[in-house]
Amino acid sequence: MKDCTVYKTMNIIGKRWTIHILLELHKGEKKEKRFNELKRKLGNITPKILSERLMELEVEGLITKKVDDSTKPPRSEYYLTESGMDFVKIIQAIKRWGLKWKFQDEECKRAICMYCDH
Amino acid sequence: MKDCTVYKTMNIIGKRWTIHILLELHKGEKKEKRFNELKRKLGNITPKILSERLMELEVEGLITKKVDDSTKPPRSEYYLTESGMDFVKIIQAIKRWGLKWKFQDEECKRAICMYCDH
DNA sequence: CAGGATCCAAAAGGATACTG
DNA sequence: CAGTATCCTTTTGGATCCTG
Repeated sequence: MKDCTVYKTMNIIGKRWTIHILLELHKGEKKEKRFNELKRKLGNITPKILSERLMELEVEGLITKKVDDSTKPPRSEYYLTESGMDFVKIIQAIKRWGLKWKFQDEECKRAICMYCDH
Repeated sequence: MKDCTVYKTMNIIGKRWTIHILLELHKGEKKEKRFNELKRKLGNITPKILSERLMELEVEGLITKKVDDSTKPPRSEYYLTESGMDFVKIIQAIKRWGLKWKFQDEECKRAICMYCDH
């Protein structure tokens, strides 16, 4: 079972906060987001967990971290890679499934959902 | 965040073993599977967890439990509902994503994967 | 600002034994 | 066969404080 692709893939993206981080990176016009910006947007995520998840996602290639050393203190920016953007499509499919079968009349059904951002 | 459709949907299907149970119910010709049959196929899942997951999935409407009282002891059979089968498509999308971006040359890529069953 | 380091509480899941 | 009931270990993640 440990060899199963589905299993291994879930290990990458199945942890708490992970898909919300991806979603947050997908939102809005400006695609690069900074650490504290994500922290703020994600409500009550602790820096420890956010840091852990960002590292995992970077190691797995779904996001990239870019550090701008020209400022002090240096600023980090995170953004989705191609595979990360591709995975967002699956999150959107999950959302569609949820709307279809389970949570029919939610805010989320609106064109621009404040949570998921179509 | 608790109101987010993605969040709520992940609460339904994001727990350990859940998608493997769905996958197992999707495999093979015979679509109805019994408790101990699932237990055996899923390797080392404990009856407690299997029982929990099956109950959750039934409550959420992804599977149906049918009890045949004519035999003794009565036998239970589990099978996917329409929404459950619809969700399997997402699992397959997850698998495709994994194969495309992460785990390129696995057993899983074969036409019939012993784990995921295309 | 962008985290790292500790410490701790809670939850999740595993092992095992038992039962109608 | 189809689970329940206990007990216990391990894993998570949250709270908080600290720093270059």
